Amino acid sequence: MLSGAVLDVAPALLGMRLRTAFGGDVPEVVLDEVEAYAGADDPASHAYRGRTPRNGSMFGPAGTLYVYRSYGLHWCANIVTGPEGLPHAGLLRGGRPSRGEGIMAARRSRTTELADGPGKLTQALGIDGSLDGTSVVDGPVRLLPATGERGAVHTTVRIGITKAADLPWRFVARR
DNA sequence: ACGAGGATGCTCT
DNA sequence: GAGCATCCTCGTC
Repeated sequence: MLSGAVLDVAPALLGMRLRTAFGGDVPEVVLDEVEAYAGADDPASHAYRGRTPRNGSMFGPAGTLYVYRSYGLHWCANIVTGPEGLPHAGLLRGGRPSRGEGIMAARRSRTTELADGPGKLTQALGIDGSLDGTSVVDGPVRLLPATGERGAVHTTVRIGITKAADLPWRFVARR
């Protein structure tokens, strides 16, 4: 379910839940925006030019979390789609709060727009660089099956990149 | 509603 | 030393 071609797995993440559990708080979002990044085949990927100290976790097995710092301030999280050695991953760009809104609002210092962006999602869930390389199958950040119906999946170009900016590899299920 | 600009730090050339 | 897989605030219309 988690492993497979990144262009299949990335949209399949929509509707699934992402949950963290530290310090008694258990915030959770339903993923509604994901982008695909295809390693050496994708000029926009952090792994386009091979393995570096930063992107090493992308070479792990499917279900590995790749967390990096963005613009010096924010954290962004990806789920690796594998197989091991192939640095393909889905960037988690947004989710709808489904549990633990209180702690998310506290972390975000606001009550709306809690997780509708890649940096907002990690901030709301408390995901930072210390979780890079952990597993979403049995680690502190868990990917759980979808519960309800998922809306139609909309496909667009990816956001905020300059290279390979024409590829329609962004998937949204937001109403 | 929309756009401009600033904050901020790490990675790789 | 340039270039970011971003977010927020404040200005204008």
